[in-house]
Amino acid sequence: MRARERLLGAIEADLKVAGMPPLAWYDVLWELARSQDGKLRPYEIEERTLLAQYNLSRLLDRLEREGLVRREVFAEDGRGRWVVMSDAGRKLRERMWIVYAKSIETHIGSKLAENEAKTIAGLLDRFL
Amino acid sequence: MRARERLLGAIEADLKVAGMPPLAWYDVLWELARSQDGKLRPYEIEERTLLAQYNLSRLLDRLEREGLVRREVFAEDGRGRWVVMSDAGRKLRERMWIVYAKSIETHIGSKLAENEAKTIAGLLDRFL
DNA sequence: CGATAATAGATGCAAATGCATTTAATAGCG
DNA sequence: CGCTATTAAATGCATTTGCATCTATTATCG
Repeated sequence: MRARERLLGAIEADLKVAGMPPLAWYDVLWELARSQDGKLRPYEIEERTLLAQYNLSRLLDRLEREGLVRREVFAEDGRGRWVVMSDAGRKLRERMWIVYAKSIETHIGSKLAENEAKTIAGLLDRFL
Repeated sequence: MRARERLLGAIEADLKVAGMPPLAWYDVLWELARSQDGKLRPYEIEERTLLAQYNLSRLLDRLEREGLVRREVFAEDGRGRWVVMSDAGRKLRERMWIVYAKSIETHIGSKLAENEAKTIAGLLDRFL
C-alpha cells in the first residue's frame, strides 16, 4: 500500500510537472488505443480500468469536453454507447506516454531487475 | 496497482458492511495507539500515514467531531498541536481491528505463504 | 404479448480531495 | 534586537468522488 502510494505520487507529480493530465486519463486513452477500432463501450473501459461506473461516466464527460473522445450511439443496444477515441486523444496519449515511460523507468525500472519484477508480478497476480 | 485497487476495495467493503468508518481513520488511530502516550503531532501522523497535510487536518476535524481524538496545545511550540487519542478512539480502533484483521486474512493471508509475503515486502521496500 | 426484472449509463447532492493561500509562531541572520 | 525566512497547521474555493437514484432500454417468463 505504501509503495503504491509513493510510486503513484511520484508518477503523477512527473506528469503534472510536464503539464499533463492525471494518470486516469491515460488509462482510459490507453484502453481505447489498444482496442480493435479505437472504441469501447463504457462498461468495457470500466472493467479494464477498475474505475467505478459513475466515476468513469464523469471522466468521459471531461475527456469529451477536451475533445479526446466522443460518445456515439451503439446501434445494437439502445442503452449502450460507443466511446470513440479522437485524433487529439491519440496524440495526447502518445505525448503522455513519453513522460509516463520515463517516469516508470526512473521510479520502478531502475530499482528492480527483470526477474524481481516478474516475481512481484507473479505473486500480486493472485489478487486479480 | 491493480492488486492494491482490488484489495483495498475488498477491505474497505468489509469495513463498511460491518458499519465501520474508512481505513484512513484506522491508520490514524493506529499510529496514535502505538505511539508512546497515545498522542502525536499532526506532522508526525502525516509522515507515518503519507496523508497530505490538508487532508490530515480535515480528517482530524472529523475524528475530533466524533470524539475519537482531541487537539491539545503543544507547549514547546505555539504553532504545534498534540493530537490525543480518547478512550472512544481506542475502543473504536480495537473494534475496527477485529474486522480488519479478518479481512486481511481472508483477502491476503490465505493467498500467500509466509515466505511469499516476505518476498513481496522485501522487494516493495525498495520504493520506500 | 404484457408485466416485471435486469442492465447501461447518467445525474443530483453530500462528502472528500487538491491547490493555493492564510494565520500564527519560531528560527536565523545581519 | 529587529527583520526576513521558515515552519505548523488551518481554510476558502474548485474539482472529484461516493452514494443513491433515475431514465431509457432490453431480457425474461408466465
